[in-house]
Amino acid sequence: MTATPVSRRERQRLATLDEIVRASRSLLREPGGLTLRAVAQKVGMTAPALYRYVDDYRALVRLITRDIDRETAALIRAARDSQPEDDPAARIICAGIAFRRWALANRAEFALVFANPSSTAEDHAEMMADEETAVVFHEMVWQLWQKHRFPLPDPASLDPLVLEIVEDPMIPGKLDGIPEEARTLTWLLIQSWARLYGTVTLEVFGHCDPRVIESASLFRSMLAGQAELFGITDELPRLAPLVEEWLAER
Amino acid sequence: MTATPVSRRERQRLATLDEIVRASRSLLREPGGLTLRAVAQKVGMTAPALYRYVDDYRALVRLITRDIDRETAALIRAARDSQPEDDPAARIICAGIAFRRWALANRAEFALVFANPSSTAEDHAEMMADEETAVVFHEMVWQLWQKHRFPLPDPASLDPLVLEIVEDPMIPGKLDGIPEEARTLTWLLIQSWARLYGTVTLEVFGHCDPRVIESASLFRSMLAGQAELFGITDELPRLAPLVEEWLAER
DNA sequence: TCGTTCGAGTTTACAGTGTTCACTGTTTAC
DNA sequence: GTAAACAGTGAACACTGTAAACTCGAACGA
Repeated sequence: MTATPVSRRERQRLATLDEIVRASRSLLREPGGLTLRAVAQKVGMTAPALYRYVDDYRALVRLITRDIDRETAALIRAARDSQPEDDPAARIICAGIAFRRWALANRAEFALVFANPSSTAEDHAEMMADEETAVVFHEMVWQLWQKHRFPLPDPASLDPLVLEIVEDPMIPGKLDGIPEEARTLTWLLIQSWARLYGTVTLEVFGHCDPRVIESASLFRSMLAGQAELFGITDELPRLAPLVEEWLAER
Repeated sequence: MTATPVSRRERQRLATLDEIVRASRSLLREPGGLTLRAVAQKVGMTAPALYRYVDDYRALVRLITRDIDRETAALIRAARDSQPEDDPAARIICAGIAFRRWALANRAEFALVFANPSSTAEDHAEMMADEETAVVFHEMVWQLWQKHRFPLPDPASLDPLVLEIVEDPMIPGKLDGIPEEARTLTWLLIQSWARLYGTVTLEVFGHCDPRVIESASLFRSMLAGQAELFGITDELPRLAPLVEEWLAER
């Protein structure tokens, strides 16, 4: 785990590559959009030089997509960590609200990472694998169960196709240690993520009454639905003030 | 309601405009994407001539977006009408499944209409107003209630902000005739649409285990959730075979 | 230390994009 | 029958991503 032996040149290379990513992201926000020439100018070189760092325009987009995902995941972790470690319900709520707030404030970046039609064409597996943002929520659901031990779905009651997924979940990282008897938690986890993702996407793309978004009522009711999903509705009164505080644009 | 007095020229004009839309939509499917020159060639003229019919590239996109929405709405209505008129639950289920199937089969078009970041910038109200696809579902929920008369949320129990929306819903067309005591149906309606939209969007953009999509388990469980939302879970056993039949790619 | 190699970067160029302008004919209308 | 409105063309402009040839400086092995 020592410092990797990077040559002087390689360090330089990584630095400018980082600069390219940051320039691209700032351009993504501005009108006029992301163009190679604009990126090059912002970095201080000419467009073809970018091809020393990036195979393609699409490769550049992939690069900044990953960067956005990582940064978003970090943002969500920060929100999570603002709450005590032994209160996973509070942690997941703050993380969810932070995610929503970020998405509404950065619609273009959200669309790039979470609603990108072109990325569907490529290999799906890899995309899911390093979707850090989703993984953070996965971990939190797991921690939520460790604390509250809410009843899990009976495997016998589940669709066999769901069982198959639950037996061999494609979730990276820390969830390998799920004990056998808690495997059906994965199913709740998938549903939970679907509701969060679905609600936020609806709000971001505005396919509903604008007042629903502005007042956050739909999102609030979705949060309540999550509590129901996890069978911890009795926690809701305790957490309500926290929800309001965080929804109030903190 | 007589035939509108269209001049010979105007009829021609509308015909070629329709041809332009159809050419554009066929190009949307092909790789290479939608370009003015390609459209022009397919229609048999040169690119600048398109500006006689369309203000802008973006205007063309808006045009075909509306066209897709209308066609999708028609498709959904057809699915709905395959079921008897006095069985709104069956009708809404078939419509929902048809919507999902269309979305998964036409990801690019779905993204254009239902997950278009650029359309958020423009005036929201108009977009929602002529979103025919959503309106069809709205109507069906209304008909579902007319038949089953499931209990509605108590206005007193609702968030005041939600009440405000429910009092003055921005839903066009046939829903103006909702009686005063059924106004809170609007809130269920919004939630219902959110779940359908959210689930389909998640599946289309593939931000979950691919097997979840392929097996349709998430969508199936979402349908069950809708029944729960409307308090008609007792109808589920009766409708299950219909769901399976329609999910089996008919 | 000297040559060689390699790599970052520029120049030029090409095909293709949306869009504008000046210009044809043809159709409609008075 | 003449004038205006209209559909459509051709050339041009300012862009886009991308490829090839080239230059210059830093790193490396002898």
